[in-house]
Amino acid sequence: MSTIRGARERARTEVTAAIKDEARRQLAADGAAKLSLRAVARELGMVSSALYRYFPSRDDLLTALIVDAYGAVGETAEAARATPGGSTGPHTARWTTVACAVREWALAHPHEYALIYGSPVPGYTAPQDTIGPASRVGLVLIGLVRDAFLSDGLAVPPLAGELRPEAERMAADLAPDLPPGVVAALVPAWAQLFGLISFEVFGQFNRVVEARDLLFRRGAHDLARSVGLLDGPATTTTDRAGSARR
Amino acid sequence: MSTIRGARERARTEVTAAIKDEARRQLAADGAAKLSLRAVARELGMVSSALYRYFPSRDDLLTALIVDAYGAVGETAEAARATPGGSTGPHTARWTTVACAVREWALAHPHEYALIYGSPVPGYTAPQDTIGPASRVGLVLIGLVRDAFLSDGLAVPPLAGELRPEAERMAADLAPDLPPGVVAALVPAWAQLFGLISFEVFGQFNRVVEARDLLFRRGAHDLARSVGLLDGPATTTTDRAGSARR
DNA sequence: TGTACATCAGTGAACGCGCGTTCACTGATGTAC
DNA sequence: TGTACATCAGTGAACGCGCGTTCACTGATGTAC
Repeated sequence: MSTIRGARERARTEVTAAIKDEARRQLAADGAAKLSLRAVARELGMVSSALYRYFPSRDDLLTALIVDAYGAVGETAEAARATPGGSTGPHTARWTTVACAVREWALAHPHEYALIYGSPVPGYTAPQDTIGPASRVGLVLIGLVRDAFLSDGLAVPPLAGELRPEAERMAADLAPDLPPGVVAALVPAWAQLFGLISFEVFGQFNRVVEARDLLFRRGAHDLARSVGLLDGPATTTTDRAGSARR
Repeated sequence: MSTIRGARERARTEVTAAIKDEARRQLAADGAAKLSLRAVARELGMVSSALYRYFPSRDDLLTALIVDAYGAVGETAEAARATPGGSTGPHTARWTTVACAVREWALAHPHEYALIYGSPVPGYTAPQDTIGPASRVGLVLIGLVRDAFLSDGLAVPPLAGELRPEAERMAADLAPDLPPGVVAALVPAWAQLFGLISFEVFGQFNRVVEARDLLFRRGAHDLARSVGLLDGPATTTTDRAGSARR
């Protein structure tokens, strides 16, 4: 019976996927604001009301695309992390590998990127379903830092006194096993990393930056340093520890 | 005759301003995608076709709003720069003063901020008119750094060899009087600064960061350091120069 | 294995909406002599 | 100063469009006995 019911369910899964694929295609072509159920249905050779068997409203389709986009960029980051460049060698280089992968995904999927890291879609409020997938890239960055911390490849950044309570709160939430100073440096670095990507994807670098790869690598590397990751093998930890440890 | 013709022109100026004000109001309420000529006209008690005496199309109205938004944030930055906090004291503190002013403008005008630093509006391509106003905040940052450089308050960041040609090109374009190493550090810092602001304005810090003021100040300060600005009075330049000068 | 019934994907027509833009017009404001 | 004319802001009706969503329906697929 599971195989027979499976037939109907498999069809359902396939059509759902086809709808999302076509929606993603239109998103890539025209942006989220122009995404229309009718156009998607038209392109699939269905009548527009048929889509309501799959998504109760346009907003639910949008939500699915948002979740998928977070999933795609999260998976990209995780895959890069599993690569030799993301899991061996100097910790700053691992960070940069992951950062570059995220950047390349963003450049390859600018509208999906805009959907999740650009201006919120007007009138649309992200439901609970998105908050899990939204954190995957952040978790990868935390993982990188944790690895460095455990293998003595991290110089814990100093933590100003006034920031301590917030740092401890964030650390308790995000990474209880890491020193608060690291978390307080990591969160801004995370935002700044996406600042570099957004400026490039959204065109702010037009007529300003040409060698964007190089400049991004430099920016990403500096961010890695700012969270305390070390360039060399673990044994050279003392190089920077003097000035960076509290 | 200039006073008589002036009457008609003054009326024109006033109505144009009223249209932009109302459009800005609707932008703030619903976002750029929902901005509609008809709604603006309705709210002003005009018929929608009357707006075509003032703006040849909806896109032209949008462009005017974009130019105004760049103008507003640029003016905010320039005003902060002219403040005691922006023009005296340690150079890192001046930078932070300007950065905080920009952030506050963004938080007070999230939709206008999204219009210029968020996802590009679909189907809309920014015309030439926007590129001048778009650079005002950047020019303020360059001015801050130039001041520090001239008063010996700047430790020129090291410049990796592969980045040199691009750094020199950017320096020639943006600030021929500054060392390329500074410009190569300033451009990413500029992007990263807006990364911090965007993550806050666009809601990425929801459920993650609470003490956003503090974290922003810390991030902005670190960025100031990353472009070479010094914390102390000019005489302590040697503190950091050893590790930071090429 | 065969039949009666339930489920559910997809249809087609319709509702009501708001939009950007055009166009011929009216009437007030300004200009030239 | 007065008059004939030009300019131009604003009107009102209309065009054509695409949208999200609802609803009663058909017919194929699956289920229970």
